[in-house]
Amino acid sequence: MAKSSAKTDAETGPQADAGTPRERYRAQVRAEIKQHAWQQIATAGASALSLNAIAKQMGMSGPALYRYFASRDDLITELIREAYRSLADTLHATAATGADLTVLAHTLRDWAREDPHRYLLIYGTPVPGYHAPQDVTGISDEIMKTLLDACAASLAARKTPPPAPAFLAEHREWAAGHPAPPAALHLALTFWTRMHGVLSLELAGHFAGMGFDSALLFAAELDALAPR
Amino acid sequence: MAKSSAKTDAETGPQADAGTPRERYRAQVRAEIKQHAWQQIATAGASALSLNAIAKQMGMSGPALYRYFASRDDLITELIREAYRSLADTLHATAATGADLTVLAHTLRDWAREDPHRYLLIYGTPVPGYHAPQDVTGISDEIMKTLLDACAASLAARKTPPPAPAFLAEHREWAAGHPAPPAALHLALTFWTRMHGVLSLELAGHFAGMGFDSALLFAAELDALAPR
DNA sequence: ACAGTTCAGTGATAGGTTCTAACGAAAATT
DNA sequence: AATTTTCGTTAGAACCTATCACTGAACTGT
Repeated sequence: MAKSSAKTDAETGPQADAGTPRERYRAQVRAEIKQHAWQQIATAGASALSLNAIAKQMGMSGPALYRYFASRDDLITELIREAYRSLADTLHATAATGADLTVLAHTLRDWAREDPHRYLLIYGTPVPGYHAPQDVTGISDEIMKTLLDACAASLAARKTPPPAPAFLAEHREWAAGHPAPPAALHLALTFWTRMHGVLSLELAGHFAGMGFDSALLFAAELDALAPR
Repeated sequence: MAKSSAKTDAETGPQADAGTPRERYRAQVRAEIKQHAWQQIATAGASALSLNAIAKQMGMSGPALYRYFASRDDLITELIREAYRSLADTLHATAATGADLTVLAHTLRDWAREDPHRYLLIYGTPVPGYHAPQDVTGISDEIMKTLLDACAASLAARKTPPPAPAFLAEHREWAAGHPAPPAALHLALTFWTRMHGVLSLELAGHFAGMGFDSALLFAAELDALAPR
């Protein structure tokens, strides 16, 4: 697939396309670092991610990693980008099969439960001083777009569509170029917030000890949102 | 040697105010530490809380704080306890005036927006290895109880109560001693998850740049939940 | 083929964090 | 007044991120 960003800027040469051995090695080490980072995040959370520990696991000394990532924040940004990319691709692949909102929701839930820290990395408590770069918000827009498509399709298939919301007729800088009616915007927003509401509390462990099946609550919320 | 400590431990009752001068001094320093901690959390988030920085702000050196809090986690636990306590009291005070679910929801939203990091501290991404002590989960149960009361009252006042959910009839270890019908349990859960869904995404800044008023989305969700 | 350049990885170092340990001084108790 | 308790200090261990100067290997141009 997208082999690399070799052709992007600096390297002006035909051999940059094929990838020099150096570039391939570099990409491999970067991937290995990210792999260890994910493993560390999955066990101890994003806040406990340590460049030093990763370097030690890989058998090299700490400062070596700075050849591959400018800073710890830079690595985390890359992981966030990967997480967004994975979610966008997963949802897009599911939506491409003509799936309705229900299976899209379960795809989201499965993706989140597959690696809770990955979900919380992008939708959980943000790092205070952190600002996502442009391309990351671009992927986020991608996700909203596939969600909007699914919502528009879901509304079109209903005999009794819900009443149009009042507050979304104006002001819709998001989805600016999207031909979705206000009702679809509202459905997408409520879908997002309600699914996230259940998911985030579930993944954060706030349902622990309450003795009910969060999958059933998720399903109930979904049913209220997209009745069949 | 244990004579005075026995009194200190046991006497956390009504006259905790009037202790020995030592105890009052100790309590005051503890409060001052927590105050600085809150200020620091409000500006930089909980993950950036630094005992050293607090000590420097108070004009004393780092290790001195360990006379008042056993560890950084211990301080954070105390802040979590305070946050839960504040939310429980705020909600309880509002509920005591006979307020309905709508104003209770706005009380919650106002409390959260008053100090976003405080809300995210208790409902945001949890620290991986952290386990809340017993009394903290007790306060959390208090919150659920007032919410349940309000939900039961809201249901009783409706002409057409929503259908009872299927999955909450059994399994309800939470609210074990609470005389609420399954419909109230379901309403409380959906209230919680939906309000948290909107609030957490809003506080985390995920609505930034979307150009709609999150207050209206909150109100719309609330209206769908507790129609008038 | 040799010289020059680029680059991965190293150790040393600076400054930050939490937290422990030992010590001096002040305050409360006996 | 003497003793004990407690507070705050400095010193230091074990981490962390991040920069710097340097070695040694690999690639590049002539």
